[in-house]
Amino acid sequence: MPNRKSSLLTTEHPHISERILDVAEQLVQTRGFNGFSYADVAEALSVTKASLHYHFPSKADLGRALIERYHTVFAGALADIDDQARDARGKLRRYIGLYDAVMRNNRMCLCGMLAAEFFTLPVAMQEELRRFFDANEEWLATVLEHGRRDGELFFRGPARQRARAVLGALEGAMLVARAYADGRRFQSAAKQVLADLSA
Amino acid sequence: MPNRKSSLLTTEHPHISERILDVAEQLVQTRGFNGFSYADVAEALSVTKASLHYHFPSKADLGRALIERYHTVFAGALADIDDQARDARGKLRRYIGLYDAVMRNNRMCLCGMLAAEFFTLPVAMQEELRRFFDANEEWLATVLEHGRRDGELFFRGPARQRARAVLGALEGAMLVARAYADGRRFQSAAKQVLADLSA
DNA sequence: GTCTATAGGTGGATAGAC
DNA sequence: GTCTATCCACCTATAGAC
Repeated sequence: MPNRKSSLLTTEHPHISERILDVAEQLVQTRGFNGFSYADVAEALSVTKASLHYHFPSKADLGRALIERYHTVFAGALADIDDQARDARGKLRRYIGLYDAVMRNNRMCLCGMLAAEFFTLPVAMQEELRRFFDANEEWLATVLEHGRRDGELFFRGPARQRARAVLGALEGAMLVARAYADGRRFQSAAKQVLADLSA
Repeated sequence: MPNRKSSLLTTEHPHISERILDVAEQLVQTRGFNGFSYADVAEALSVTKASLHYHFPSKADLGRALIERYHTVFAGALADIDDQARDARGKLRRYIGLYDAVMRNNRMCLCGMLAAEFFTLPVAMQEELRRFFDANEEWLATVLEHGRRDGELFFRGPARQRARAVLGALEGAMLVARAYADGRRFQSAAKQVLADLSA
């Protein structure tokens, strides 16, 4: 077992900064960046707000670190997928599984949530957010392109554009499913995304 | 000309309540329900916060009225589409046009935005939100079902599930496009949604 | 129906002791 | 690194004059 820390939803952490990020991440994913406060995090960890400011001086710092870590963990998960599956369909299924795991925890994708609040975010967070989406799209585009080349997947037009549509479809399915607290809504939509890539 | 008020982005209004809703709507669509305040609306209309509370006692009241009106206007737009287009593809194209018009104004769908903040919303708003999505899905499902029956559209499985996937794909495309302030990202994804409904 | 004034609370953030 | 104490800006909301 290489690193058991590669899950998108880690639970145990030794370092305090990581525990702060864990709580903040959960709060942003369920309530949004403008929907939580240092007081919320402090209470969950039984520390004072001042302590949090020691680790993350401003909320913008905290937010930026949040995206950065999320991006890193996500990139690790994508690398794991590349190791585990050779075929494009298998990779896509696992990719969808990442989103599904988030949904199962009654959360929204961190970056999807932040995309909604985009124009209220500090510039540093906006840039970090675009980096996340760019990396996602790039990975997806590569998988799609290879899948098409190998006769495994079927779609028209640039793989990059298709990748954007896939990413958007998954994010949107999560978004709407929130209003019904029903993971099956997401799963149903995700299946269709995959089916649409078949002949 | 039946009613020139049926646009999803009305600009001129005689009544004060409507003007409040116009400003609040724009603010929610760009900054989210937790990202704007009575002060923002008051400043935009050059009135005091107290005046706003006369028309909408609490922010929950304002939010509820916001969804209600949005739903009504949207339903009117769907009725107009049913009048203007007989074919399913034409209806879907116009439906997508509604979203595109929102995007062009650098906004997010009001209800998509609220879906992100769902768990922070007053219960009354949550219920109103579900009603909006339900109505959308129902209209879409009917269009899809008829389109398939007439050999115009091609897809597998229940029309209702397909409708949910379409709605999610459009909402998600808007969501991610925000981070790039690029309407073409949405348009590209929207075209693919339509193309996927062809054989 | 709009205003002034203000209440009562919470937001992010800092100073300085320990 | 964490605490207490505090600052000040902003929030939603209300009372009461006009």
